[in-house]
Amino acid sequence: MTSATGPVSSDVAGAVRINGMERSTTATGGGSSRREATRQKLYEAAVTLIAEQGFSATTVDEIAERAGVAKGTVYYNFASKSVLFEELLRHGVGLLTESLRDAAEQTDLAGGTKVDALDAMIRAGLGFIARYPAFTQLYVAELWRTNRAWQSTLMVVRQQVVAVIEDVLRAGVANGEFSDEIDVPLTAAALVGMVLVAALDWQSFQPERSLDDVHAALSRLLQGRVSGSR
Amino acid sequence: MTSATGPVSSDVAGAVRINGMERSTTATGGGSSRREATRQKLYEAAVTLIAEQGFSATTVDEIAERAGVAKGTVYYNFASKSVLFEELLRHGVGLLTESLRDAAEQTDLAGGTKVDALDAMIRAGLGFIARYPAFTQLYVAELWRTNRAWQSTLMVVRQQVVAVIEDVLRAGVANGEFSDEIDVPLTAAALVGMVLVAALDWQSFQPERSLDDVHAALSRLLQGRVSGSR
DNA sequence: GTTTTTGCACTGACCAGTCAGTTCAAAGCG
DNA sequence: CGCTTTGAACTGACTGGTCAGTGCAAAAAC
Repeated sequence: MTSATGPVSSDVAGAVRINGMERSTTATGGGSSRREATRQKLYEAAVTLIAEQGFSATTVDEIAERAGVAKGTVYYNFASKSVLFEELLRHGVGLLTESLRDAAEQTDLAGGTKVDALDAMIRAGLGFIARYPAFTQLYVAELWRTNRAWQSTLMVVRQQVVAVIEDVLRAGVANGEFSDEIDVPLTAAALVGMVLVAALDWQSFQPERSLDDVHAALSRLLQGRVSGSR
Repeated sequence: MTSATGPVSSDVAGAVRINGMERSTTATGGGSSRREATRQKLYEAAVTLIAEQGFSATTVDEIAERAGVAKGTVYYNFASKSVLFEELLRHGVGLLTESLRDAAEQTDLAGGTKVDALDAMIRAGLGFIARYPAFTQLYVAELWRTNRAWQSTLMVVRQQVVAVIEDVLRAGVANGEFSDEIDVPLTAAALVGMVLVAALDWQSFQPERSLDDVHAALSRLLQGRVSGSR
């Protein structure tokens, strides 16, 4: 149905400092210059609009209006509409991979197996998607486009996500936990797809279900506990 | 723009078989075959352009030019750009579900299990994607869009695909082949995602690999033969 | 003689990007 | 202090261009 396009909270985590220029200034050390706040507002406005309508169908005027700034401000802060989009992509994927890597690392520290790590990453992935549904939508929609200006950004951003999973798979093969016959890149892609599509479906069609519930279903599928009745 | 090599020279005049539409023409009945051929050319032109650039970024002039047809002809055959797109979606999804259903049915007739049926559907899905990569790309990109004119078409078209898989899963649960604890809709969505993303990755980044190869990798993943070394 | 296609000019809306001018907040100064 | 200066940040009307969709007479196909 409506799917309510989730809130997309801010949380910049890590100052991006593009076009530096803070001159002498001092202050702001802890984080928020006026400019950074504006950029953040623009990200938030853009992510929901582009997720709903797509990049081309979203106008800069709309983005500016939703962010509560003038159109000129968009161009003061970003070189162009596509640059805004590219930086948005990088920003979001940064958050995602960080979250995935954290999950894997925590599992390691707790002495878990690689299967546990994979499971934790699925959970982290679901958590991310639940928190940033609009970004996820946009990511899926644009990821396989060809012939686009931001082609290279797309590649980087795809590889970043897949690589995190591939690392865990490879480690699992190395320590004998996984069959050495598995196809690491393909399996990683399949896992990403599984989580992505299941989560988008969850958000769109059964948003009342809990993360635990969805996680359990995917876990069961992953571990082959589907066949074999109980 | 149109005056390059002279208008109306259909290079494929004799054999319209590219999107496998000619099978269903007879069944659908009605409509002259000339008109049908024009519509087919427009579908083919539109599907690649939209897959590459997205719906909004693709112009009607481009579609007409690639199809080797005058712009007026587009509007003689379709009420609008969006209608053309919607019918394209329905058309493509029809082919996909038909192929999936066939696969499941064949397995049944051959006395296979539901696991076999699922496996056959994965293979059929991969085959479809290999044959119509552009359509698949477009499908993924538009499927989770909200706030769009063709919202309802999207719903129908999504449900059609998922339903085929859900049917098999439910049958498997009924005959005890699958655990009755599986979450049918979610598992179906996850399977779709797994195949979709793995296949798009295959097409984009390792196109030299064979379908059998990719199929084997997904089969292994599905049947939990990932963990458990050697 | 009917259906379909063509070619092309036209319109009205829409939109990315620009730029001359305005506001803001902090630093300098008496 | 309060006043002035400075430059970054922001504004919004404007421009040059694009594009979906129309209208129609004539040609082509059937």
